[in-house]
Amino acid sequence: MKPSVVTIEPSGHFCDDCAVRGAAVCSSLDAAELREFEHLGRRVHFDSGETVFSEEDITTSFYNVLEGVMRLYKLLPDGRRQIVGFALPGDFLGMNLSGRHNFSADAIGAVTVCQFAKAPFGRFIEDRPQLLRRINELAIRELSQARDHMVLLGRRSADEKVATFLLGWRERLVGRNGLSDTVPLPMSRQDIADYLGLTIETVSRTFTKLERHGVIEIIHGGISLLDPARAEALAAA
Amino acid sequence: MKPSVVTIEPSGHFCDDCAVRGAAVCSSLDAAELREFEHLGRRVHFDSGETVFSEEDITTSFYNVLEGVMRLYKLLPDGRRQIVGFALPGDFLGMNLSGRHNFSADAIGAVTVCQFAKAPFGRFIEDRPQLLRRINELAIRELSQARDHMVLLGRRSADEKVATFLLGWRERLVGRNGLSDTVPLPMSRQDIADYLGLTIETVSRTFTKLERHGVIEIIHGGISLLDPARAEALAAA
DNA sequence: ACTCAAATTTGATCTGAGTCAATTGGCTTT
DNA sequence: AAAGCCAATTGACTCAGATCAAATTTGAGT
Repeated sequence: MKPSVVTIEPSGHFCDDCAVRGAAVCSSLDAAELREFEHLGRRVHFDSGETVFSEEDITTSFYNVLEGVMRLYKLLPDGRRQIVGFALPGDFLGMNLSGRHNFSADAIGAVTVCQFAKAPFGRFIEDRPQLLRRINELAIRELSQARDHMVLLGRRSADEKVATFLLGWRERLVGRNGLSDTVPLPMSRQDIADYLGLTIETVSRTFTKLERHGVIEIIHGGISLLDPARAEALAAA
Repeated sequence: MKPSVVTIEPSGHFCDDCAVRGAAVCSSLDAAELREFEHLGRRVHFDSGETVFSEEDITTSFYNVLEGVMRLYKLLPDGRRQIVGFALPGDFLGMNLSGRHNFSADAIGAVTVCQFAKAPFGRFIEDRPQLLRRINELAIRELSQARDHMVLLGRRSADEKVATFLLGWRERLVGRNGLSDTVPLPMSRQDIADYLGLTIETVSRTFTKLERHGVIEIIHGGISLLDPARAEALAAA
C-alpha cells in the first residue's frame, strides 16, 4: 500500500523474450501481428504490496501478467475482504462492461505486467477476431473457475477448502517446473483465509492439523505435499 | 426429474415474435442475419423439474432461454449442491472450453429455450465478430456477477445473504414489469439455500425474522418488500 | 371435500469456525 | 546480538448457523 512508484520501460521489441508469449492472449497472434502488437504494450513493474488497479477505478488499461503473483479482491464497506482469485503470468486482466474494474489487484511480491492502453488495444482487437476469440476463451475459463470456487465457498468445510486450495495451487504452478510436491505459497495466511472464506486462525490451525496428520510439511515460504493421495481424498470428500 | 419429454417445433420464422429478440445474443444481428439465424435454432419446451443438461454431458447445443426460470448448479460427490446462478429469459447457456458443460441446468416451472446445435452455431459465429463480441459481453457480465456472488458466499452473514438475494432477484426481474415491491420467488426454499450457501432452515428462519421486523411480507409464491430501505441497509452492512 | 406426500416452518440442541487474547518465530535495523 | 516488528501459531471461550426432530401448511390427485 506504499505510493505506487512504477517503472515504465520504453516500448520496443520485447515480445521476443517475453516469458508468456505462448500462453497469454498473444498466443493468438502471428509474427507480423505480434510486431505491431508490442508497440501497444509497455512493461510496468510493481513492488510487493503495490496496488495495480482498484475496484472503482475507471478502466484505462488492460494488463497481461508477465512475472509474479497478484491478489484480486473485493472489499465490503466495513472492510471485510474476499479474494476472488490469484493472477499468475499469462493471465489477462481488465475486461469489463461497466468501464470500471470490478475488483482490485495488488502485487504479491514483485510483479511485472504488460500494460495496454484501453483505446488502442480496443482498436487493435477490432479487426482481429482470433484475438477476440482468445479473450473469450480466457473469460470462459475464468467463469468455470469462478463457479468451482463458489462451490468451495458455499458448500465445503475448512479442511476441504484448505486441501482443495493447496492441490489447486500446485496444479496452477505446473507451468513453472512441472508438478512438484514442494508448493511455494507467496501469499500470506490472511490472503489464503480471504480466498477461502475463513479466518487466518482457522487456516493456521488447519495447516497445523494437516502437518500433524502427515499430509503436508510446513516449510519456509510454502508447504511440501507429503501425502498427495490423502490430500486428494480430503479435497474430494 | 421426470423423463425428459420435450416438444420440438419445426424450425421456421419464429424470431419475429420472440420475446427476447432484443435482449439476447440475437440483439447483435441485423434483420437479414436474424432470418438466417432462426433456421439454426429450435424452440424446445421443458416441464417443471426437467433437466436441460447435466454437468458432465458432452456439449452438443447452446441454449437461449426464452421463457421461465432455470437453476444452474454443481453437485459434490456426496450430494451437496451449490446453485451457481438462476437463468432467466435472454440468458445464453452452454459456452465452455472443455467440450463439456461444467454445471447442470434444471427447469424451475415450465421453460422454453431456443436450442442451437453446436457445430452450425459455431460456423455461423465464425464470420460474425459482432456476435462473438456480444457473447463475450455476456460472459464478462456473468464473470462480474460470479465475483459478487463469491463475496456473498465467503464473507456475508445469513441475514445479509438473504437480504442481498431478495434485492438482487427483484432487480433482475425489472425487465418483466418494472421495479415492483412484489417479488415472485419461483424457486424453492432449498434452491435459495443452495444458492446462498445456507440450509433450508436458516433461510426459512431468516424470512420469518425479516417478516417479524416488517421488512418483508411472505406471500403466496414470493414476498412483498415492505421496507426496501431497511433491506438495502441489511444487504450493505 | 378428503388423502397423502412434499414443502415449509418452528423448536431444541450441537458444533465448526469465529473471536479474543497471548505467545512464538522470523526478519530487519541498529 | 539485542530490540522491535509483523506474521503466524496456539489456547480458551463463544456463537451463528447446522443438525435433528416435530409440527404445520400447501398442493395434487381422487
